[in-house]
Order: sequence, then C-alpha cells, then structure tokens
Amino acid sequence: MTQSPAEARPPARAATIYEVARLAGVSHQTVSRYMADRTKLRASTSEKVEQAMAELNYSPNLTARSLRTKAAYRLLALVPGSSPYFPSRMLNGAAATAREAGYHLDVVALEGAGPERTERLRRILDGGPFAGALSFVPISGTDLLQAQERIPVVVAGEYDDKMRGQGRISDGSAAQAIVEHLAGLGHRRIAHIAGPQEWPAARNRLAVYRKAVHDAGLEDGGVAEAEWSAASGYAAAKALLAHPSFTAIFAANDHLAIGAIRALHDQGLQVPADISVVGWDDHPESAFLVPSLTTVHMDLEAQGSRTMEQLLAALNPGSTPPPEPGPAGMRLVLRESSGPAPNQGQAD
Amino acid sequence: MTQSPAEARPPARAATIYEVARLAGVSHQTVSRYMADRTKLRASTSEKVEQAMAELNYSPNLTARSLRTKAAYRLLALVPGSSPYFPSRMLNGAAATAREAGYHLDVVALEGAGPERTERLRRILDGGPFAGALSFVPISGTDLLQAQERIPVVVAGEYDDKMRGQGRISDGSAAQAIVEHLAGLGHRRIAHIAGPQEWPAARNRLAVYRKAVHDAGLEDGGVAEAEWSAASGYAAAKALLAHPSFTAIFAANDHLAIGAIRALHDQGLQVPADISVVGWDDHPESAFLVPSLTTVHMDLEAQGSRTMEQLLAALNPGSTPPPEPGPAGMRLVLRESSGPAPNQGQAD
DNA sequence: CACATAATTGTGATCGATAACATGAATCCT
DNA sequence: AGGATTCATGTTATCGATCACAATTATGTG
Repeated sequence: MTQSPAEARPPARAATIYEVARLAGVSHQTVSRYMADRTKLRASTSEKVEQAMAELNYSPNLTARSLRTKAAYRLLALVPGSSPYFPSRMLNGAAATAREAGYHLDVVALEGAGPERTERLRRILDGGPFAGALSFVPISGTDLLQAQERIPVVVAGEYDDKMRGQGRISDGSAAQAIVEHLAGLGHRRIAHIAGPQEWPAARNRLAVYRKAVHDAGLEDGGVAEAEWSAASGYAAAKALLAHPSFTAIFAANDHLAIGAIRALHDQGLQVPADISVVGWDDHPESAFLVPSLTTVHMDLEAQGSRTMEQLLAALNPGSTPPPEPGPAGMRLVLRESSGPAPNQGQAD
Repeated sequence: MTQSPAEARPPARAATIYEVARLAGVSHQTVSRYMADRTKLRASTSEKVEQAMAELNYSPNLTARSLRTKAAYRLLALVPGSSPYFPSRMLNGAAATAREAGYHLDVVALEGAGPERTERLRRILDGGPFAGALSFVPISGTDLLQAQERIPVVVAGEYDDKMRGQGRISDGSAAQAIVEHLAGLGHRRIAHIAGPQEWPAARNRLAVYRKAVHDAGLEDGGVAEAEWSAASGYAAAKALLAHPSFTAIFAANDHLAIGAIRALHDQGLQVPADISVVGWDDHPESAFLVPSLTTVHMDLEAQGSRTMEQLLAALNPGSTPPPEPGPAGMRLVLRESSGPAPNQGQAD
C-alpha cells in the first residue's frame, strides 16, 4: 500500500490463450491443445507454452470453454430443506470428489411435496446447465424420470433398493447384526422406530429388521414410523410404550434413539437395565452421551464420495465403471445403551 | 411413450435469442433488450417477443451471457473440511437467500492451515469466476485481504469482532445472560470451555464471559480451549477437573457441553446437583438429552440468510444497504442441566 | 409541413475458448 | 527417391449472449 499504484501492477483481468500464444510464439490453438493433451505437442513447443502460461499466471476461462463445448462443469447437490436431517458429512465427501474431478458442486435445497416439488425441481434444473445431479433427498419415480430425461441423476441410498432387489442386503446388513446382538443378550421382543419410509435407507432397515427378527425366531415388538429427529423419536417411543411388551428398541438413527431414551427416562425406565436402545449412524456425540449409544458406525464421507463417483461414472460412460456402491466401513459399535434383557439376568 | 418419436418433439437443445427473434419477426438484439428492460420496447414488440419466448420455452444461456458481460452468477460458500462442525443450518439459510437473488452457490471445503491453506484458497478462487464469497470458516487477515482483492468476501461471524470494536456486544450478549443466570442460582465460580480462538464467535463468547464474571463479582473458575467437538469438550472438562473449584461450566457450544457432562459423569459427579453445565446453539437434540441442556437458542438459518444478504449488498453497492447483522432470535433456554449451586441449597 | 430530437430497432463486432478444416514438416514404405 | 501417411501446427468459424454504433421510425415544435 505504500507503493505507487502504477508500480503495483493490478492483477486486472486474467490472461487469455491469445496472450499466452503470443508470448510463446505459437498459435492460440496450440495453447488450447496443450491443455487438452500436452503429449500431442512437440516437447520444445510444449515447454514454451508451459513457460508462457507460468509467466502470465494463466488459468483458462471455464465460461468460454463451457460455451463452446456445451459441457457443463457444475453438478447439482440436492439437500433437504429445513429438515433436521442434513447430510453434511456425505456432502463433504461428495464435494471433495467432485472437485477432484474438476466439477463445481451447487448445493440447492429441495423442499415441498407433490406437484409443488415437481415444479421446484424443474425450476432448479432450468436454473443453469448442470452436468448431473446428486440427490440426498428421496425423489419420487415420476420426478426422477423427468429429471433424468435431462441429465444423469443419482439418488444417494437408492442403491439400497436395487441391491435388495438383487437379493443382496447392502446397507441394511448391520440391522441384522443389531438384531443378533440383542438376541444374544437375551432379548425376545424388539421394537423398531423406523425412519420416513420414502427414504430407501429407512425402508431397508425396516425390512432387514423384520427379516432378522423372523430368522432369529424372535417376535416383533412393534414398529413406529417417525421423522429423522429426536422429537419424533420421542413421540414414537411414547407410542410404542402404550404396549410395552418389548425389552429393546432399535432406532433407525441416533437422533431417534436419543428421543427414545428420553421418553423411556420420562416413563421411569432405565437404559439399558429395563430396556436396551440401539441407534444408527454413530454421530460423533453418541459416544459421549449418558448412556453412550450402541450404534452402527458409518463412514458417511466415504459414502458421499462413492455416490459421487457413481454420478461421475454416469457422466463419462467410457471411463471407469461405476464403483460398487456397497456400505463399506459399516460396523456395529457396542456401548452402554444395550445390555442384557432384564427378566433373565445376565444372558451374555 | 406410445406416441411416435417424431410427434414427441425432443426437448433437444434450448432455443436461442436468434430463434426467438426469427419467430417474433424482430432482431436478436431486440430480444436481448426485452430481457434487459422490456419497458424500453414498444408494447406491441414486447408482446411478440413474449409470445415467441413462451412458444419456444426459451431460457437464456447464462454461460454465454456471463462470457460477454463478465458478470458471474456464482457465489462461493467456504465450509470447514473434515471438521465435526458443519454449518448446515446457516448454509441452508444462505443458499435460499442466494437463490432468491438469482445466484448459484458453490460449496467448497477449505481445509489445511498456513501457506497450504493460502494456496488452496487461491486455487479455489482461480477455479471459476465467482461474484463473491461467503466463508463459514475463519480466514486469517492476509488470506482475507488477498481474497478480497479479487471479489467481495464476507466471513460469517466476523461482525462479532467489529461490533465488539464498536463497544456493542452482539453475539456474545447471551453469554452475559448465562453468567447472570448461573450467578442467580448461587454459583460463584464458573469455568468456561472455549471454542477455537480463531473463530470470532469463540473469541467473543470468551471475552463476554470474562467481562460478565467480573461485572457480577464472581471468580474465574478456569478456561480451557477446545475444538468444537464433544470429544474435545470431554478432554477440556477433564483438564478443568484437575482444579475443581467451580460449580458450573459454560461451554461454547452444545457438543462441548455433551462432552463435559460425560466427563463429569465419569468422575462420579451429578449434573446439575454437583455441577451445572450450560451449552450454546440449542441443537434439536439438546432438549431430549438426559439431563436436557440449558443452552442458548440460535436461529442459524436466519443468521446464514442475513450473512448472505450482507454479501449481496456488497455486490450491489447501489441497492439496499447491508442489513444490521445482529444476533436476532437468540435467547437463553433453561433446562435441566443447570440448577442451584450445591453448597448453599436452593438459591433461586 | 419541414426539421430537430427522441424513441425504437437493426447490424456487425466481441467475449475466450474449442471445432473443423487446411497446411507444412517429418516419417514410412516399396 | 517419390508418394502415401502420420504428426505437428496454423487459420477461420462458432458457441449464445451483450456492446457499440448505425439506421430507422415516431414525436414535438414553430
């Protein structure tokens, strides 16, 4: 700031390929080719271009490139609106992967329901040229088909449904581990607080719960559907407690489990002495709750990243095949909120 | 799908102003003018253009417009990388406001520290033409100045510092309410678990805590700096308990409070019978914990939205002045985790 | 009614990159 | 060695919008 404005050359506008070309003594097209595939140039030419670029601190104008190639460099990430649930960790993973692949990620909330939601989705897609979309919210069949007419769309978690269709269990497999864990502790009747059934993950956990309960020869202690929030878990647990024949609750996520534990506490019931509670997701806080939460650890960043890779694969059909979208890094974490069933002492 | 493909005209590529112009029987520039300011056209012309646009379902190519005008329609949102803290609610508020103003919001993680971080920030800004940036992570002075040479940058929470500089308290004012609340319950020595001091909000809460303790004639029960996570709150509380002269802990956010409560529990201390704990942010789960958390409720969506309005105001200096960035909607929420100081019975 | 002035519309250039085609130099083959 | 191929590079057109300026039409005035 003490220098004269003339000396301190303003960064001004960025250099163009024409300026780079002139400095390097080549044509602008050669500069363009350098960016596309520098090995197609003679080594000496390539070096001249490289030097000129460095000297001018050149970086390509993506707007111009995009106009000419019609390729879009933006991906759309759809997130829930004012919902208590926000896929921040998955989003982080997805954003990092998108960035590495040279894409920008626009985050847009998709709210509403029914035709209003359909219209909103259409407006969002009109809003700008997107190369593809990754949704962290469920999208109904017709809306999805309509969107996919324009660009590739991947819905996070949808693979759950597909894989179950293939007879494989994917995401829900840990639900089986939970039921077996509780059965091993002597529990005979387990209740389930399910997530909103438009979410594949919620459907899947419920389905696997039912199957696992049946396979283990246990009885269904009741199912209550809820939103993803603690408040909703509280209400669902209260409802289940109207017929308290169960000794354990399997909640579809940690928030629901927190609400359920509070409901039990308000009812004068101890966790896990009277009733065991198991959650899902292993939020960073869950290990520090009193009681700490038995839950299923998820590598949500990896899951977001993997989902993004699926989308990227759909964008470049030629390149690498889409990665196996399985639930890697998922594992049951045993903590204080689950213990032996009350009526029969120590069962483990 | 039952119609012939010829009948079902494919959406194909979007119409251009030239096609609209031909259909309307005017020049392409007239179409362009229609979009800029339709009142400058004769009513009859305007109507013809409007009809043609409707018929072709025209929507302008923002890429081409941006190339010509050099105006950018994208805003940058910087979020923490793999941090346990993610400003999802503020982000939602900011994204909605940006969208209403016709901007797209790119979410990018800013990680690392020191020169590496500086370089990363530069690369991000190179990555595309951004009209402005909104950071949810602290940006150090030089990095911020460097970035602001290119585009307007607003850092969420920075106004805390500014307002304190003006002798006003802003965000931290509730910290004073917390201290007074605890003093009213008979607490004489309060400890503070502070957030990372590069965050203005953390600095501010600490400063107001110190001032309020002094003003109320209380003693400082110790300060431990921590990250924003429960694990860090746990460690900080353990450190504070090495010299347990306090009867209350004021944690800079709810996650820290959860960790602190767990640490107290592990030490055999009851909350609030032995020690009161107060958090900050009022996460949706905090009301359902056992004990439920006394905390400061924040309207984070509104805060994000307001911060975005500041940025938008900086982009259009002519238009409305930047909104007062005060901490509206903040209020102390009394719950179970705070109670009378132990040594003197009921003090309230 | 003629002419100056304002209001409206049209023409061609341009933003910065890539596509398409053309050209010159180097390599290969019989 | 001469012609066919390949390789490396250059020239011009183009993406879809706005800008700058020219041209036309409408309006006002004495």
